[in-house]
Amino acid sequence: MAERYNYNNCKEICISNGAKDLIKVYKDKKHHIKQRLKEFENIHKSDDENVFSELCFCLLTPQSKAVYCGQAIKELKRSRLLFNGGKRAVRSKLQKVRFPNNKTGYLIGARNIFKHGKRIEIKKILDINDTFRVREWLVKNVKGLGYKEASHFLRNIGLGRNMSILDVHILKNLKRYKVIKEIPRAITKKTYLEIESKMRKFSDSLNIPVEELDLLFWSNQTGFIFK
DNA sequence: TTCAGGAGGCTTT
DNA sequence: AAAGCCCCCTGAA
Repeated sequence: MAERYNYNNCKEICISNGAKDLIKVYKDKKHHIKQRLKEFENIHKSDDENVFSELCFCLLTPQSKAVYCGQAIKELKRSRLLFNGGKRAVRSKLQKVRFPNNKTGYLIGARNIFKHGKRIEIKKILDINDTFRVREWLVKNVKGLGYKEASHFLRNIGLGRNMSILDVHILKNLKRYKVIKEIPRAITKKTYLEIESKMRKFSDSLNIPVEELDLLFWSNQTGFIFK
């Protein structure tokens, strides 16, 4: 009860009154949330370089400020270093991103997978009819991409239906609403899929799509919706 | 000036 | 499974 107010006063309301008011807050933000998701919806239909850039964004975000990651990707695209820059040049644009050395390696590793000749080709691996299998493929083949970030990527290009992006904010909310008892210290594949399944059931019971519940939790914690 | 915190994941033990 | 490592910038105290 002694929780601080955030930008929207949502935290307080949600804690004191449980899931009922989560639905109320949802109604307030529903339009905004749907609008935001709509912006992601068709990204997977844009060109390969754009889709690849989204993947790279998600390789940068762990433990970092998403805004700075966005700036870094924007600059790497503009300069085209993202598509053909060397290690040192790429690294020079990650000044504000956490763990820049590791992440430079992830970016170049991902590029090596998807660059054929002079072209980036990533869209052909996106099986729209089985996005969960695509996620498995990404986790297995793209170094630096775990379940959380693979889900984040698919959501950001409009293929994240029914997927959870289990970051600390979401996990805190899931605990708050007693969907999970505790926040696990390390999330294995097994626990990730279990928690994802529980979140799906919870969202079903509220009649709120998982992707929308994700953004709702996210905005409750941070006060805004980025990506 | 210190110090927590930011949409984790990989490697080693 | 658990601990160790990556390693940057910002804003509050």
